[in-house]
Amino acid sequence: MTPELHLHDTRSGRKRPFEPADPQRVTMYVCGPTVYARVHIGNGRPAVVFDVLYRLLQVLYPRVDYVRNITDIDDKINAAARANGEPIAALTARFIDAYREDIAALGVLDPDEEPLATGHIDEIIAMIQALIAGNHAYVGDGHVLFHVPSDPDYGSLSHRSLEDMIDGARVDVAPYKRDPKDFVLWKPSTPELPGWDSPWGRGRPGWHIECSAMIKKHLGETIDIHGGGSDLTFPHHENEAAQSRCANRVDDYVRYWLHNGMLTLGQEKMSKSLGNIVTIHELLERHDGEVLRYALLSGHYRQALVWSDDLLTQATASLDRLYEALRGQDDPERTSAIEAGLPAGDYPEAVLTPLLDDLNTPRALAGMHQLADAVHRAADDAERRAHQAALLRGGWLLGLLDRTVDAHFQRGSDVDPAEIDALIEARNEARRQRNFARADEIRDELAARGIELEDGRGGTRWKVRGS
RNA sequence: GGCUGGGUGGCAGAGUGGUUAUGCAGCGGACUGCAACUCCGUGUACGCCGGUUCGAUUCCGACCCCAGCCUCCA
Repeated sequence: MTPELHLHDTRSGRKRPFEPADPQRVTMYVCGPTVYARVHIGNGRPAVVFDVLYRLLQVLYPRVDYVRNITDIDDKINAAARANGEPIAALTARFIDAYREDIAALGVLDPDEEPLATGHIDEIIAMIQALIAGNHAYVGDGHVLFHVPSDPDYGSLSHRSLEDMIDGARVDVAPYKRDPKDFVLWKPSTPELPGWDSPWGRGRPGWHIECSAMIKKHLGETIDIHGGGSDLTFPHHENEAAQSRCANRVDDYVRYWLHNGMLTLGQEKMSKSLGNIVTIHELLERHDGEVLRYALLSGHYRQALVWSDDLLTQATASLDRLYEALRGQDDPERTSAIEAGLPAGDYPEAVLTPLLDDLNTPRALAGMHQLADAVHRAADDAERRAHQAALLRGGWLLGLLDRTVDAHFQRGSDVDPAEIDALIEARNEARRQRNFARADEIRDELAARGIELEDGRGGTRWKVRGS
């Protein structure tokens, strides 16, 4: 008897049983990146965390529609393109490719849709028109602004009252705003910057309205799950919710709001504006993407996670332990199961049950280690293979263990397996002759190259030392 | 100041009103020519002060400290 899925919802501030509006089709949206630079590992967290949720939902429901957007129109993009002397479209195309590459290395499945903001200008304009028609927005000095006091539920997501926000309005208020809290839906563009013709002149959309429009087009007026970093709760998601509620005239825009905690480097949040970032791209030069993924999943998604070299060292060792348990499982059956994507069969409770409890990945990983122990303690081969199969299915849920054991322990190194095998054979010959000095010499040579040997029952195995 | 969420053993990090998290590291042992891998065993943990309770790390209150948001940000 599998327990039901519970998810923590930011708006209610509670963990609630998950009940999709339509059990035949679960809808989920996650805020993707703004593409003006290589993304950092903090940007990777929501991609990985909500990828686990996507996998879990696919197991639980017949259909899941998952949309993760890309923001490709933004002041920072314009600034970066100008700094490079590069056309804006070329810059965004380059970093969209880079993002996909980085995220794929973390074992993240492709979403069903990955819409671009610039591809939805008509939808954005239509939504703004609806807001103006409903007296929720107004035109001022070439801008279109959302009038915050027109939405009685404004603040319900981030738990702020309008009074709370007055103190926050310490920035100079633009003269065309009726209320300090009002925010931009559309703003004018200069001739050299990207812009589209609109009823309010040539301009470009504000950030928040992009997500509202893309969600409406691809998923509908009410969606089941909306994910993103906790730093987006206010103002981005609050504003987005206000727009969609008012434009679509629906009460429940998002049934479950999920927010992941921040990655910190030392004591501070990792962020581009603070400059304390580590890009996924540079991490991949020293670590497998799977190790990065393990590290990201080692903490609960709602908690802050301190990113450090030590975290990666521990993730490497822990992941090695799981792969050790898969020795002898590199068979064609498994390869085809991986290629098919969704492996058949039941999922181990030790992994599934913790995930059903608001994606408790640390506990799920503990379950993986329980399964690995069971493999080693198995009484016979059949039992061992059964536990290994369970481990692989649990691994699929977490997006781990998707490579062969040999590939994992080679760690992307370019060593020539045939050469290593020859050296191992030479060493074993020396061992047979009880010439241990020579045997150790060979082992030391290999160790100097980062290759470690294991003398098992069935012969000698080798692996590249993890970083 | 307001609104969130935290403070757990050497490190990372779950969880629980009285019973083993898990991984890494350490220590003792088995295996091994020696290692590695694996196995067995091993550690006085739960910010501080009160309260409720037969019993609190777990519930309640105060306090101290930390992170995030209140401005672009995953």
